Amino acid sequence: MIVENVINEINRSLEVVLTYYKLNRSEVNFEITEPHVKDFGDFSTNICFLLAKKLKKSPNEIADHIVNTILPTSKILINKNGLIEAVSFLNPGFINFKINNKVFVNEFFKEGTNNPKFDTEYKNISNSNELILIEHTSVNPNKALHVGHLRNAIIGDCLYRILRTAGKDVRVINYIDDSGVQVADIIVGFKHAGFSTRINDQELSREKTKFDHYCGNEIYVKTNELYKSRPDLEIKRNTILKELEDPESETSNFTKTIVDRVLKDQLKTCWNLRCRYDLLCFESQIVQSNLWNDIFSILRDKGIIYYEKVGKNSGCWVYKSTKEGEKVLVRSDLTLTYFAKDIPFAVWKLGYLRNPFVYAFYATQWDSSVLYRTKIEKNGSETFESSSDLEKESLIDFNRISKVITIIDSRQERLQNLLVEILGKLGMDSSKYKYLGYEPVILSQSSLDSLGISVKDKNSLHMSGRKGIYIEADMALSNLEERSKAETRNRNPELSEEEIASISKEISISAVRYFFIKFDFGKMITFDIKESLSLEGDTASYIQYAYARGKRVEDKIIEASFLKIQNNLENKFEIMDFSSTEIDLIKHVCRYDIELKQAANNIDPKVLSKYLFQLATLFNNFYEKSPILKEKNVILATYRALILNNTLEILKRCMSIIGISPLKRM
RNA sequence: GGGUUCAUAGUUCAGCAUGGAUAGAAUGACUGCCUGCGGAGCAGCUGGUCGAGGGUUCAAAUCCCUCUGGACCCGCCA
Repeated sequence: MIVENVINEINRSLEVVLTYYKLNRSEVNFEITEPHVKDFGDFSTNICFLLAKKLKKSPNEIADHIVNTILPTSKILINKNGLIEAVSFLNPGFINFKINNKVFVNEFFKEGTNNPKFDTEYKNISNSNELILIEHTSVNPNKALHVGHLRNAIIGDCLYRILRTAGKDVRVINYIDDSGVQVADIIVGFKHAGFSTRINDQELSREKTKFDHYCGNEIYVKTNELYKSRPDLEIKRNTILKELEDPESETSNFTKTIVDRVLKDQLKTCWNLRCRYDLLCFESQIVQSNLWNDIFSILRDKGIIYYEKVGKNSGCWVYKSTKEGEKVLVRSDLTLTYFAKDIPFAVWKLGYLRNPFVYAFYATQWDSSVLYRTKIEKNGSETFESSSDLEKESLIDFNRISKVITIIDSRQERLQNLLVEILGKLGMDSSKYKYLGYEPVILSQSSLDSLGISVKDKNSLHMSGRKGIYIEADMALSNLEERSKAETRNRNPELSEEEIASISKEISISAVRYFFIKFDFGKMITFDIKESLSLEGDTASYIQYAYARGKRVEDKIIEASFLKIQNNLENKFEIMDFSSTEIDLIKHVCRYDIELKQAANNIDPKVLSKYLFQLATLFNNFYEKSPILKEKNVILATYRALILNNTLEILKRCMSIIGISPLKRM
């Protein structure tokens, strides 16, 4: 809050300056930024460059005038108790503001990070009249998650945590495509290619694998290979797809049990990484809900789609986009394309038309929240099976939907563009629909080597579930866990194996989460099992280590009754001279709310991960240069202990938003 | 062919939305620092014509155009 106060103060002053020139903010939209050279000051403004044109003077002249004439005479900025200590200007015409560190630090100690004022804005979630829906993960339930899926799930989960912490009401949806070709492929494998379904979970765990891995590695990949030599299987697949349209068919029931087993295993992986969801949406139920029929008639009646009579799309219902060309929605055999099925789901998420679902209990998650699944409403209360089931609008209040965020591989951006176009033409506020596209995760040469795949003329390769080119999420995580176990054991020989295992688990989860959010969405990630999951440098471990060291000091302070913090400190702030290390750390701690807001506004977790890493760096600096237990000056030591407390608090908050475990030992 | 997107230090990346002063990290290499509040750390050193060219501007890594190179999309697949 303090940093924001300073910015507001500068803002006000500059607006007063503008009135001196008989101008206002809308005419001169100046900015207040932080100069990258520390000596210039804490904040600076470009106002003189903007005024130069209007006043026909050089920026330097104007800066001189503002700093030496307007500001001193109007007495608006610099006063003895204010947070701004000095204003100066520098070629080519920046005005720089320097914070009065003593006043600032004084404010910091008074306010602290535990003061509710620190994030008052973020408290009234339940009163919010806005609701944000995030869809993420959405992996086809025919295989285990690979590291590419992790990028999706972790971005989504971090966004959920960021928006929640920033005071937004958020629900998370996981879309389960249980009636598509990919699921049909493994059903073909089970029913017609002789693969066994009888392997039960005990047998699987004896083989150190899970049902989702079994389906992905054995059934999905091998069935796809069989299609080459056995075209009859492809015909069987089409039959299965048809049969899946009838929810009461034997095939549907069989598929349901398979999908459920895979899904439960996929969720184990997601939960293991501390992702959580509110609702599972099954595609089969969107289809059964007949939402498509409602939308189809609107699309047809409004002339948004048309029936093609000639040419390659003859016999199909087609949407024609001016920008993106034509897209078939209904095939000539009357089945829907993948794209068409996406429309009712998007429309449902935006809260238009009716809501055909009630929500049934599915599972209790790692954070003890309940995960629900969609269930078609038939005739009121008869659909309820248990007391845990929820009423229609109690999980998602569609009247409050303000934004729908879909996290999706950027290869699907074109279709998402089309979707947004159609939503607009249907008369919906398509600006509420945001798809967040991220570039895929690809495999490095050494990752490919470890899979025994060799590719000519390339040093990386896209993953493919169908071709068996991927690194499984569970594998990557357990690999990292083994490495951190060795490291933890080495550093803490006195700990029991259980403790080492639990610590290593937290370290590896944190490392994976941090790794997948620190890149820009627009950058491909080349995944390398060794280099990507490092434990040194710009990693979660670095941050955890900083926290653990700090926590250790804090514990020792308490154990030794070393200091009675907060006693006898009133009004002594002025006499202390804090080092630049300490002041830099305090200032950074005070930026927490600004950074959180920015991460929320930009819908970008990377903002927060950068902030957190820098915070840990400044803390490590402080740790080296400002000893507490060894400091002989008791007052100074007490202040440092306060800085420590506050920093640890913000570190912890920030870490929990990204999903990095604050460990006391590691 | 049409479109989207990326290109910044040896390597992996921030910074680009909203132009601003001397372009930042991490890693690698090299040098110091543990009987010290935990060395998964700290300090130092090395490393850049911001892919190329043009334009707009007082000012361009950032905005616009062209080109080069990579990735992706353009299906009655999902």
